[in-house]
Amino acid sequence: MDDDKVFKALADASRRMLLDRLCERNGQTLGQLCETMDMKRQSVTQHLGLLEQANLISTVRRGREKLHFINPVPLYEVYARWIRKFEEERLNLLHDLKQELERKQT
Amino acid sequence: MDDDKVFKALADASRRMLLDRLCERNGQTLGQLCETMDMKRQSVTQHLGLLEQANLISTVRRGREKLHFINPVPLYEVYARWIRKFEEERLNLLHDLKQELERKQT
DNA sequence: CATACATGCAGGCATTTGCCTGCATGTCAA
DNA sequence: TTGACATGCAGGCAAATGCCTGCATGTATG
Repeated sequence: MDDDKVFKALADASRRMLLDRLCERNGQTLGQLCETMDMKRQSVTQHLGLLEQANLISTVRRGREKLHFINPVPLYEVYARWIRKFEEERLNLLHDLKQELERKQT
Repeated sequence: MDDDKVFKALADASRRMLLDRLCERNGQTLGQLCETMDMKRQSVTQHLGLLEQANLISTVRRGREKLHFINPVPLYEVYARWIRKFEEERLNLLHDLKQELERKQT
């Protein structure tokens, strides 16, 4: 997985909205997704392109249409790499803070 | 929580590296963090500023030094809002895909 | 075939981003 | 107090980003 592409893809509100739309109803076409997005079709295409490069969505052509499907795997990997890790450290944080504050002040 | 600030803060490799450094050793000063970052101090300051605005780190002044501590809460909220949600949908995705493909092709 | 429809591709442009340099402020220690 | 150290703040600049317009390609349907 390319961490950077995933995070950069998620860093835009329009792209997160597209993921939400696909979560509500998976497998939508570009045209369908455009209906709920307040921008031109070509801009939506660019956003979907970044999401696809980050492997957050997969596409299937059906005739002249292109269907878009969410791929949750990169999100899970982000969780495993970045979130669960910090969760494990959570209990140590207050201890670290207390220790550090006391280190040079006593 | 401000979703957008958190995602934008995480969208930069340098800022993710800073979080990693703080995960290894919490409560470091700006100067300490600069030692492992290949850029000027002022740039590191900017990155830390964005992380702090996203509430991903908290700071404490100790004399002329400024200590930086990770705050894992926004990460957990990202997980709850964006990752766990899609995880729950995970099992439905293949079903949706199959259904959509069959919808107009039969 | 001819037309309409769904999408692809290229280029322009204003804004944001990330890094820099230069200087100012605040704090410790002799 | 004075000099050294840690950080804060402002402005410049090249690159990346996000949105647009215009046109090209491919596909279904009469």
